[in-house]
Formats: sequence, C-alpha cells, structure tokens
Amino acid sequence: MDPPPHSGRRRCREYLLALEEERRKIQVFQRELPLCLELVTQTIEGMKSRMDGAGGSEETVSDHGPVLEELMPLKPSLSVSSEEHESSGGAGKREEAAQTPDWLRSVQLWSQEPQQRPSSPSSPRKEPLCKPVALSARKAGGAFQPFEKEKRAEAPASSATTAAASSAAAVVGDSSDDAPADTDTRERPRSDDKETSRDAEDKGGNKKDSKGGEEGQSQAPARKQRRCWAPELHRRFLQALQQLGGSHVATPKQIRELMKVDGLTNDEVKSHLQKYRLHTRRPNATATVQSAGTSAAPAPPMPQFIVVGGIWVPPPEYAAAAAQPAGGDAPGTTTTAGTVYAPVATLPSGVHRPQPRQQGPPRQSSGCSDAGRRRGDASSGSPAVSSTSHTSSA
DNA sequence: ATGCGTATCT
DNA sequence: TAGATACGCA
Repeated sequence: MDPPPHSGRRRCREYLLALEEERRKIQVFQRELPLCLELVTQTIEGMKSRMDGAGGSEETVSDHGPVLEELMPLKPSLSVSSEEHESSGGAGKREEAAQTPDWLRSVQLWSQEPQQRPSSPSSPRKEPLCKPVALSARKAGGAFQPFEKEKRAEAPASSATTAAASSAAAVVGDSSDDAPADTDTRERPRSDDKETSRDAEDKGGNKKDSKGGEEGQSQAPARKQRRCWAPELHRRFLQALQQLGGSHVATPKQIRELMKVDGLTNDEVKSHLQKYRLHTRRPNATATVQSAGTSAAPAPPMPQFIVVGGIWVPPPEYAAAAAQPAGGDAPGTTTTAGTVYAPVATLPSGVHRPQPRQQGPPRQSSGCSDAGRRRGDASSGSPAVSSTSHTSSA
C-alpha cells in the first residue's frame, strides 16, 4: 500500500504535521514519557532541516527516519550481538562465557520474576547442587528416602503449629547438607539429650488413659494424635536403623530406644518402620503387582542384595549406611556415634546385636537369633548364609 | 504376657 | 500418603 512514489515532499509535510501534533499530545506526559517526547522532537527537527536543505530529492523519507536508528539500535544489536561471538564451530564449549553468555539470557526467559540476578557471572549460585551421593536417584520417594537427605520442602515458617517441623527444619534445614561424608559436624546444638523434635509429646498423655474427659465420653477412644515424623525425627530414625543394621533387622523397640526420643511409642516406630520398609523396597515394581502366575518373571527382579560384612542388606540401605558416616549426633553417648555403622559392616553372623547398650534387657539375646524374627525376612530364601564371606550376588 | 509383622482403616 | 489401629503369631 502506499505505492505512490510521487509527491514525496507532500507526504513529508503531512507526516511532519502529524508528528508535531503527536508531540503536542505527548507533551502532556512529558514527565512520564520524556524520551518519547525527545524522540519525536528530534525527528521533527531532523525532518525540517532535511526538507529545507535537501529540497525535494529525497522522496523516501521513510517513516522511520534515520534518527530512530541512531537513537535506538535495537534490531541490529540483537542480531549482531547474539552472533557476535565468533566461530560457533570448533570449540563448541561456551568457555567461561566471558560475559554473561546466552545461558543467562535464556534464564531470564524462563523466570520473568523480578529477581536480582547476580551480576557477576562468577557466582552462579548454588542451589540445585546434586549431591555426589551415590544413592540412586529414585523419583520422589516421599519421606521415606533410604537415607540421603530429607527433602527439605519446608514450608514457610509461618505455620506456628508443628513447631517440631520448624525446629527440625531449622536444624536440618541446612542446605542439603551432608550427605556423603566429610564434615558431619552434626548440628545438634540442642544441648539436652532430650531430643529436639519435641512437640507432640505432650499430648502423649492421651495414650490409653481414658481419663481425658474431653468430650465427656470416656468411651471415646480418641485416636492418638497423628505423630508427625518431622525430618529431624526421621533422621534419628534412620540413624538408629543404621546402627541396628538395617531396616529389616531392626526392631521397633530397639529403634525406639536408640532414638531416645521420649514420647515416642513402640507402635509409632513400628508403624513408621512398616512404611519405611514398604517404601524402601524397590520402588521399581510399579507395574501390576499381581504377577500372579505365569508371568515368567518379566522383570529383572533385582534381588540384588549386597553383603555387608555378614548381613544382607538391600542396596538402598547399604548406600545409606555407607553414605552416613557417623550420626555425629551423639549428644552424650559417645559410644554409639563412635562406631555407628561399623557394626553394620562387621556383623559376623548377623546374630549379634552390636548394641553397646548397657541396660541390655535379656531379651532373646544369645542363641535366639531367630526367635525374634521368625519370618524369613532378610535371609529367607537362601539357606546359604552361614559363611561370612559371601561375595556372591544372586 | 510381650513384642513383632502385617493388614486394614482413616 | 502417612500414620493409627486391629489382628495373629511366637
């Protein structure tokens, strides 16, 4: 449209008039659009001078005068600068990206939020740092990760309730902290042995004593308050588990005692243990569990058990044990911390409880290795578990 | 009689 | 889902 090659001058004049009118309009907004005003003004000036001097030779004044280009070299810069950095071939690597390379630009694309980007490219920021942990990266396992680090999906601290969670978060919240080893410097500042994660205990009173009297219905067996396994609590749980040699050989009572969390009941631990076992079992078998018959073992059952010392432990646990050196917590009891997983790795016949526990309730200690766990459990199918040095992996 | 494991419920 | 409870067993 607008093909008329003739009457360039005239059109110029019209355009100029239009510009001037426009300028008047935006003059009102001088404060808001100072640059805009300036632009228009300059354009007008430019056009005027050009028309004056050059006569009418320039037919194509073009809508966007050269002025604009001078002032804002948008397009050119965009295309040029992006390719600016030399040869794309060869190196292939982005080098250190001397100056905020494209990746940064891309980033901005993704997040349009007003976040002050660290202008200095040297400190990219460490957030999703993957732990070198060898743990298999299983998809969200929920709260029952074998060990590694609890997912800290902490919510805002606004939730006044669940103080435990907050405290735990504060303590553990750390930063994806320790996983591998090294500086465990467990943050267990909490002086008293009385563990942190104290929160719901109180209501422990409503256990079985029906006296509560709340409702008047003495009969109402109000269900126990749900125990919230805060990360910290779970951490202790796992730690105890390790000390006991794995989730399959650990017993609720032992765990509870090891955790030293008052208010914690056997049942709670038992329940948690159950879930834990469920979740730590290969999360792999998502498919129809009903392999009822004939399925001919389609799946690589991955019955792989790793022999640690004398006991068989499923991979995840082994990893956990290996990953977590020493609980480091050891508020007062040095014994436990000192050895921690050592026993795990050296159980001779898987019969002994390394527990240095002093009070040792006689329980079915010696001899009844099997008394407690009659179920096949860990070493059921394979009768050959006698020898300690089994390096096989069926 | 206690403790454990599992199934089931909420 | 996660935790609590019910049930059976040794």
